[in-house]
Amino acid sequence: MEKQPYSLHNNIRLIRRGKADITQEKLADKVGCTRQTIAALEKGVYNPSLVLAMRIAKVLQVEIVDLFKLQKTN
Amino acid sequence: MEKQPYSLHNNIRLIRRGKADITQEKLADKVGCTRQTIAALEKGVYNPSLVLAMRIAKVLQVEIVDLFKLQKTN
DNA sequence: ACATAATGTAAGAAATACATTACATTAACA
DNA sequence: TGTTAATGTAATGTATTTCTTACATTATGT
Repeated sequence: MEKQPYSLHNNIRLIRRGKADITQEKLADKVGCTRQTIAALEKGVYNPSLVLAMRIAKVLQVEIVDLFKLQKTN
Repeated sequence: MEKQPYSLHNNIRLIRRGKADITQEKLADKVGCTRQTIAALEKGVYNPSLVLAMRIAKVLQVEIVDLFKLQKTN
């Protein structure tokens, strides 16, 4: 995988605080990862594994497509 | 992320050979990864990054949800 | 103002994705 | 049958994800 030409946007925070209304920690628990991982993802620090992304989508009850958007950067 | 309780199934090969009708190498080229990575994914060797999964789905013109399925193993 | 919950963030270790190189096996086809 | 294309697969290295631990900052509520 190339490093540059694709950036990933997500609205985890939006949905977590909106319809889900849970804390980072609670989300992390339900998903089975750490709070720091959730925080980093919300911040867009990295490109999660597919399984992690799917589990987050499931917990938040949204489609993965609605949670993450891929965009070309050039 | 835990190692055990979720396994990932995919039908990359099915779709690649079916409606897409391209080789592993061609798919890899279009996606921007190596042939070995495609081969490993088809074999289910690992859990791809979300971006890689999305790009494969895009090239194969399917929804990511139709390409990969998550299943609990216990 | 104080206590506690929620979040930000960073350093280092551990795990694992992905690339590279290389060679072997199988499929397709002249 | 021989040649090439397609695929299998392994070893090793690099990059990146994720966890762990830890502490700081900000929000919330009394």
